[in-house]
Amino acid sequence: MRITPRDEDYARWYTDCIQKGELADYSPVRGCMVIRPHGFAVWERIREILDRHIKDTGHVNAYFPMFIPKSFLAKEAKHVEGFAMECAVVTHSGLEKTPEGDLAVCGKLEEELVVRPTSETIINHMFAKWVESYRDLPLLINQWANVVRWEMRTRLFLRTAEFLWQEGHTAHATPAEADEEARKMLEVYRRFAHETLALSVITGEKTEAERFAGADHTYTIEGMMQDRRALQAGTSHDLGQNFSRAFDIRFQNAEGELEYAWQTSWGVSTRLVGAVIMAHSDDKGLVLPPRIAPIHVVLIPIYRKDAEKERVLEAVTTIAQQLRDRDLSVEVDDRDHLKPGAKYYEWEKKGVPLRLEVGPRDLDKDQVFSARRDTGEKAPIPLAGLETSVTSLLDQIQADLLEKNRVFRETHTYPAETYADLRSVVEGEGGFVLARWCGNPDCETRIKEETKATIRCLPEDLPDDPGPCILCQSESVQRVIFSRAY
RNA sequence: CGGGGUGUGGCUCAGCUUGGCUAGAGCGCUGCGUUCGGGUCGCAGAGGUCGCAGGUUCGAAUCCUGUCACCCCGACCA
Repeated sequence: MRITPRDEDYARWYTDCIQKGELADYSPVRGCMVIRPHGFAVWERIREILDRHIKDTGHVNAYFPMFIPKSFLAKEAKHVEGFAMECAVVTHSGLEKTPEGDLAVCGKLEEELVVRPTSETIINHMFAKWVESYRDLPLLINQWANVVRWEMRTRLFLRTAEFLWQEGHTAHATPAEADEEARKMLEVYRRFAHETLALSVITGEKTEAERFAGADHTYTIEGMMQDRRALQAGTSHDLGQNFSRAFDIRFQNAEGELEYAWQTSWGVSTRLVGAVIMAHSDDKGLVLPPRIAPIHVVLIPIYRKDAEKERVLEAVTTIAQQLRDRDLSVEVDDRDHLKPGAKYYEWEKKGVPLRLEVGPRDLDKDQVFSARRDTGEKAPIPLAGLETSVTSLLDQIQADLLEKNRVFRETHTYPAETYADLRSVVEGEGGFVLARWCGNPDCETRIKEETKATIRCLPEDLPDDPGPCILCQSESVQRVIFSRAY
């Protein structure tokens, strides 16, 4: 029943929100979760909206197999190094009954198959067949799929052994075009995070140590959660020619010469659902931004006598229809065995942005009574023009959530001039630390080992600010963001 | 893999030290009634081979041995 408050145990609060909000449940398989209908509806809204943005930028969807020949993984050295240890591998094709009545594997495969941890290898194998001429480029493909990474330690939505995502894979004729593509998709992610998820993420480039296995450059969007830790919410990679060389993706250019293609890949996953929960929800449960809420408005009829019931239910039905005509998702909670208060608690746990109470007293005054999920603010709304009022109220909630998240991130972002300053933030209440870094991976590693803070990114749009490295004091050009992260 | 812990109705747990009535509680669930502007109340009811296997005993949730699973901390990690 009770949701553990955030200041008591943040990790418990997070899983309580998910389970009591009926987004997901643990499965019989370690590290894998069941996404329940309410949680899947959130993912579906994310998918619908982002899919539109991906298509609007010229990409098309396709589907590739989830099984990858083991030999493919070995073709790109850094890539295999990055993923080898967390691959699930299919070695057999069948089961047979043993004399003891158990089941034993049989039908050993000639070449073992890896369950995709990401699809660069198999997609680029196909790209090699499809790309012959510069006229075949750019090749702009996206797929919505599941992937498997056998993580040691998992958390609902944030890190699960199997997760759902979208992965874009592109091939281009020039390095400039590929880098432009990688940055363009990062911008698509940034806008999506801001406008749809109400997450005020920052953008920037990853350091070499934090880069995708096999990329030349990795760009990221990073959000700040309510415990002031960072969450990587999406990445976009400039792969250079690393995969095209490994998979022999060559094209003939206008001058008739053979060239390796320049590539990108980019993805966001069901982790976004976790980001939304961690960023917006409160001690009463989920708070979902209206744009991804499966239910925008819940209507609670209130009545005492049968005569009132008839009148109220009739009004509620009319109101629901008016709102649905404006493309709003409306739930009418006319369950008879629950008191209104019990219903309030339930829909608050599920994160419905707006609750409308409709009782005889309201109808006498030609109004309904509204309650915002995010602020708890309650106010009457006149029945006349209700659809417009509700729509703008939902827009207001969406905007307020983004603003709240932005202010929270900015108030917990601190410049640091000394290593002691950095440590006191990171090891204290947490947050983003803007500090100079010389570019030496040794400094980065030592800070990580000593403070558990990593460089989240080299932020974009930050003016050069020369000075001494926070650790080794040698000359550095700009500041980077340090933080503990999920 | 190292350290710690837990397995008992759907959920959270008590009972185990010191073996002994028909294995309990709260929540949830079902039915009837009552109630309905922030978690109503009453009555009746369903639901458990006490993780699994073996042993000790007249008798095991309880003691012993083995085994399996899960959780937490650490190592690991886009």
